[in-house]
Amino acid sequence: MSLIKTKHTFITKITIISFIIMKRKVTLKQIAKELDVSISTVSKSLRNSLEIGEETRLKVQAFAKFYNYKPNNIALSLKNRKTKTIGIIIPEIVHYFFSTVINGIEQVANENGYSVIICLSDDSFDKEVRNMEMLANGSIDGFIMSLSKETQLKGDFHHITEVINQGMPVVMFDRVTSDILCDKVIIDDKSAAYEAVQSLIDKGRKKIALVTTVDYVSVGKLRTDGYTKALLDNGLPFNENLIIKIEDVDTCEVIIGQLLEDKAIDAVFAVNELFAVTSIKAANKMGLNVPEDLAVIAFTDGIISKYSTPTITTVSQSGKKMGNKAAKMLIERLELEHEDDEEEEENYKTEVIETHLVERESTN
Amino acid sequence: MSLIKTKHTFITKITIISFIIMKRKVTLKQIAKELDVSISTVSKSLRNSLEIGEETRLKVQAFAKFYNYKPNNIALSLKNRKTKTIGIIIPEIVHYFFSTVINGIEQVANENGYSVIICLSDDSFDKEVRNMEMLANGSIDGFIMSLSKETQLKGDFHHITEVINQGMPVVMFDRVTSDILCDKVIIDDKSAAYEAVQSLIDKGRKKIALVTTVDYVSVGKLRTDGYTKALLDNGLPFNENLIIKIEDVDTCEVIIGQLLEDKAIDAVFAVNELFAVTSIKAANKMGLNVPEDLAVIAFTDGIISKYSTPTITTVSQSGKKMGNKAAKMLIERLELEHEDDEEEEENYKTEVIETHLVERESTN
DNA sequence: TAGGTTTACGAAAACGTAATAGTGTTGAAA
DNA sequence: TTTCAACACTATTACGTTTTCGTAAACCTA
Repeated sequence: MSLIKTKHTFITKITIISFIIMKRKVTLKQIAKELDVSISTVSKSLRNSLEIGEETRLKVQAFAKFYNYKPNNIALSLKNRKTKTIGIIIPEIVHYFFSTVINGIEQVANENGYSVIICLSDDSFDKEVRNMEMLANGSIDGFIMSLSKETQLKGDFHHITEVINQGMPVVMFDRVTSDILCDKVIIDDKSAAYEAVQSLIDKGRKKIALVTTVDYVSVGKLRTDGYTKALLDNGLPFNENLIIKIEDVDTCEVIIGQLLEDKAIDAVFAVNELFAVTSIKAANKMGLNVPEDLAVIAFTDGIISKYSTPTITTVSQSGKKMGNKAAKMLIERLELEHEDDEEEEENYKTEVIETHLVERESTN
Repeated sequence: MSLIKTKHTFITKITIISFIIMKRKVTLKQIAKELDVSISTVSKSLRNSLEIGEETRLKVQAFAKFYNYKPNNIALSLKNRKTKTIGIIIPEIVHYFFSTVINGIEQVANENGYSVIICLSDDSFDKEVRNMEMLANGSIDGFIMSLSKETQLKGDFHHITEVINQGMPVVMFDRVTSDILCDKVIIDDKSAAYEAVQSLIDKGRKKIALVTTVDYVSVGKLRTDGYTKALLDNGLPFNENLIIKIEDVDTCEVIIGQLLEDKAIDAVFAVNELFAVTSIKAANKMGLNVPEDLAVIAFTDGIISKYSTPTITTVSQSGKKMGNKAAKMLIERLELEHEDDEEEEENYKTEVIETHLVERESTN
C-alpha cells in the first residue's frame, strides 16, 4: 500500500489506540481532502468516469478500498428521492401466515436490492395509522400491508388514501378492502372455502359445522359465504346454529365443545388452524374420533396442522407466494414510476393466489 | 382558512384534477416560497422559536397544517446522523422463537420512537454479511442479531467486528459467540437443560435420550452440556448412544424412530419443539404411550407444544423478554452515545433471561 | 443624537452524494 | 497565429433539514 504515506489529516481527534482499532466510516469529502482533490473527482473516480485520468482514478480507488469506503445510504436516499426500502404493515408477526408472507416479500425485495422495514399494528387502528404516517415521511418507497382488525371494523381508511394521494404506491394483501383502489393480492377465500366444504360433502359428510371469526374480518365473511354456497349447491340445509363466530380465541374451546354436543355433526370446517386443532381436542375429550366420527378441515396450512395429532387437512394459502407476488407488484410499480411522473392511468390489479387442499389425517 | 388566498405558485405542473386528489409532500422550501419568507423562518416557526414574530409564526403554522407538512425523515437522518432505526438480522422469520423476539424488540423500539428494519440471513453466512454491510452504510443506528448457522460453523465474525469498529453498537441474542465483545442477551441454556433433565429424573426416569442439533450451533452444545451434567450429578450413566444429533430436519423422524427401538428409553429431552413432537409421533407409531411409557420435554415454549396431542412440557424461553431486553440495551447505548464520542470504556453486559419449566401432558 | 439593545427575520453552512456545468491547460488543425 | 477540441479536473447545485451567525430596523437610554 504505497499510497498510505499521505498525510492523514482527517484522522485528527482519534487517539492512537483507537486509530488502530476504530475505523469510522469515511466519506467522499474526507478522501478528497486526504488526496488533495475535489469531491467531484473522488466521486467520479469511484464510478469509473472517463473524465478522470487513470493515475488519479486508480489512486482514489485504492485509497477508497483501503478505507473501505461505501456510499452513505441516507445521503443517496435524499439525493435520489428514493430509499430502496419497502414498508410492511401487518397486524402481528408471531403468526405463521404473516411471517411466511414477510418471508416471501423479503425474498423478492432482496433480489431486487430492496430492504424491508416492518411495523406491527397489533390489530390496532391507531398504531396502524401512526406507523404509516411515520414511514410515509420519506422512509420508504412504498407499502405492502394487511389491514388490522380494528381498521376493518371501523372502515376508516383515510390514512391509506392519504399515502396513496401522496403518490406512494400501496399493495394490500389478504385483509384488503374494496374501499381503497390499489394493487391487491388475495386468495379467493370464497371459492377456497367452497372447495373445502365440497370435499367434505364428497366424503359423505352431511352436517358440517363452521367455526369462524366475527364478520368484520373480511376473510371471515368470505369464507362463510363459500361455506354457505357449498351447502346450498349440494342441497344441504343451511343451519344458523351450525355456525359459530369466535370473538375471543382464549374461550373458543368451551364454545366449540358446546357446538359438538350435537352428535349429528360429522364435520367441522374451521377458518384457521387454531379453531381446527381446538375442535379436535374438544372432540377427543367427548370421546369422538377424528376423522371417523368427525372430519376436520382448516384454513391456512401452517405448522400446527402439520404436527397436530391427527395431522389436519388444510386449505393451503401460500403466504410465501402472496409475499412474492405483492413485492413483485410493488417493485414493478416503483421502477415504472421512475419514468418521471408518468401519471399513466392507474391500472390497479388484484392478483388471486391459487389455493389447494392438503389432505391429511383429519379427513378420510 | 383565510390565508389560503396566497398565490400557490409551487403547484405548477400538477393538473387541475390531480390538484384536488393529489397532495404531494410539501417541503419547507415550498412553504417558504409560497409565503414569501425564508426557509429558516418556516423551520423556526414550526418549532415555535421565539425568534419569530407571532403573526408570521401562526401564519406559517396554519399553512403547514393545511398542507399537512411533516419533516422528511431522510433529511433529518442525514442532518442528525442518526436514523432512529434498529437493524435486526436473524436466520429466519417463519419461526416461533425468532418472531417472538422481533415482537419484543418492536415493542420497546416503538415505545422509544424507533423503527425496525429486518433482514434475514436464511442461515447463510454470505447473506448475513451482505445484509449487515448494506444496513451499516447509514441505514440504521445499531444492530440486534442472532448468528446464522453457517456463521457459527465458519467461526468467521469479521463482518461483526467491522461494524463494531465503525462505532455501531451491536446486541447479540440467543445464538451468540464469545469471539465478539458486545452486549448479549441469552438464556442460560446449560442450566435450563439441566433443570429439564433433572425434572425427568425426579419423576423416576432412568434412561433419558437427547435429541439435539449438530454441535456448531452454540445453543445445541450448551444444552447438551446441561443434559450431561444432570445425568452425572445424579449418578446416571452417560451413554453416547442416547444422544442423536439431527442434521436435517426432514429426516429426523426415521432417526428418532431408530433411537426409540431401545425400549428401555423412558424419556426424551429434545432441544426444540419439532424434535419433541416428532419423537411423540414416532413413539405413538411404535405403540408407546406418552407420557406413560415415554416422557418428553422440549426446549422453546412455542405453538406446537401448546397444541400438540398430548401437549408438551417445555422449557419456556421467553423470546419476547429477550427482544425487550435486547432493544432496551441497544437503545440505552444509542442514547448514551449521544454524549458526543464518550469513548467511555465499553462495559459490555450479558443479560441472562430466566427460563422456567411449563409442565404439560407429555410428562407426569 | 450617538450608542446600545431588542425584535424579527435571512443567509449560509452542514449532513453525504451525484450530476451538470464549468475551467484551465495542452496540442493539433486551419 | 488563431481556433477548437480534448483532457483532466473543479465548482456548483440539489435533495430537505436545522442551526449558527449575521443584520437591518425599531426602540430605548443617557
